[in-house]
Amino acid sequence: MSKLHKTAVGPKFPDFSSAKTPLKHQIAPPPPVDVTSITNLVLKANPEILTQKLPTLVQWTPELVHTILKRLWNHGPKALQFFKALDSHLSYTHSATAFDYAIDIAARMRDYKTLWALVAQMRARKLGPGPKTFAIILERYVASGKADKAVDVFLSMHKHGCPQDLTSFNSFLDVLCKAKQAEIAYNLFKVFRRKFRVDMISYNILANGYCIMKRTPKALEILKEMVERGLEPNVMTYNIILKGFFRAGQTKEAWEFFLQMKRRKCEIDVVTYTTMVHGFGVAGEVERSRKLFDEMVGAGVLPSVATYNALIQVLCKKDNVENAILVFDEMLRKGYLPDVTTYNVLIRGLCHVGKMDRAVEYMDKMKEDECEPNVQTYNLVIRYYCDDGEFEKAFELFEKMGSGHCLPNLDTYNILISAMFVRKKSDDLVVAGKLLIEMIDRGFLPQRFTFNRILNGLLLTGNQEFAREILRLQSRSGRLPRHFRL
DNA sequence: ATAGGGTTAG
Repeated sequence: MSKLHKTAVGPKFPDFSSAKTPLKHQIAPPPPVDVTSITNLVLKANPEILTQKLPTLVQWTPELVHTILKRLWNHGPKALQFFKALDSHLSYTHSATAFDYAIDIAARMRDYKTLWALVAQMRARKLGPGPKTFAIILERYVASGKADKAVDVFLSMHKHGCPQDLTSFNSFLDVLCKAKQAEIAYNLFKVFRRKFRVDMISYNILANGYCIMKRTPKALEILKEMVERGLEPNVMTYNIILKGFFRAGQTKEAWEFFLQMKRRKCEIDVVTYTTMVHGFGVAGEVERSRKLFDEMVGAGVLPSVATYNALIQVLCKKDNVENAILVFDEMLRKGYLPDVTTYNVLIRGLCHVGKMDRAVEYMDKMKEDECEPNVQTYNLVIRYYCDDGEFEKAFELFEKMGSGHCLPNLDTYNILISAMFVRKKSDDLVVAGKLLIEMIDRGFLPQRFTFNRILNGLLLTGNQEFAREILRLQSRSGRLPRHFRL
């Protein structure tokens, strides 16, 4: 996410009302752009005001629009309002990328009507839809459990002006595999392997798909099939299988496979080592993990930030946070730049042993390192505060998110709502209900389970009136229990 | 904008 003038406080847009020369003769200086204040304006203002005010607010550029859309990622309805408000103005036309963002947001809200309307607009303006657009649409359909619909969409892409090719085919296979639909992917693969002239990448994607489902034997079959068809496996193929063994809990097989890779003089790279360090570590073999880490440098393979992250996580989980911090310091000394994952791993480790204050210290330290805490950072600290019964502190962080550059996501709401059940207090359940309403407002669709438990809680604590309101929301959202009648 | 490693829900 780009970092445009973060320091500005409050809107500071040039005021032309008292300008001596008429506006049209004046060369306007580029106004200072403050993403946070624009975002907050969008969050607060209603759609009509937005349509009036927004277009002339600043000099809009595609990059700025993308930045704002990303900021509003976790407030889908507002993001789309923003998109439409700008679109209604003649002096600005959205880029293809902005359309892709908007389509992604609509899809995430399962607003398929808006999604396809945007696709049609895109086409009318000759901006697409392109392969990227379809990658997004396919991923969202698969993610919401509509793999069959996704297959239909893929097969009809060309009718929207976007012909399928090997790349789009492979990326669809990958989407299916990552969503644990390797079987569907493989069936599709069998039908179209000749048409698209599948390659090594296709095979790697499928092997990985079966590994994700912990079906290493099937992944090995894919590997065999690949060789039979005259395609040579590469390091990525081997790394996929190696990771697969760890995923399936087959550490013995993983070790054997690693030795075999060495014996066959296959090029062993930093990913191989990171997989090994992580795999053995989380399996509880910390010594082996450390040894592999030390071994790699001797083997001429330099650790990456990801390798350090793996080791740090292992030490946090299976050893001692203090040792993890030693490695963190070492990594700094060697000139590595920790990333969000590094911090999140370490902060989680500290939270886990109850050192909340130090965790928060690291959270502040990230900001100094130009490594802004992300939703995951907030969510994990909020979760641990809740576990400790420190609800006030949890909500303090939650408020901070809402007011700034990191809006709460679905997980944040689920964490807080769950926490509102532990004290069995009537007030807490009302808070849970309010959180539920807010999350729906922001375009998230709570699970049936969430509705039901809040409803039950409210009824048990005598909040019948509020319960009725929640029930209305539930019926409108299509999340009523099966066979339920109002 | 096609494939592999590191965060996550017990």
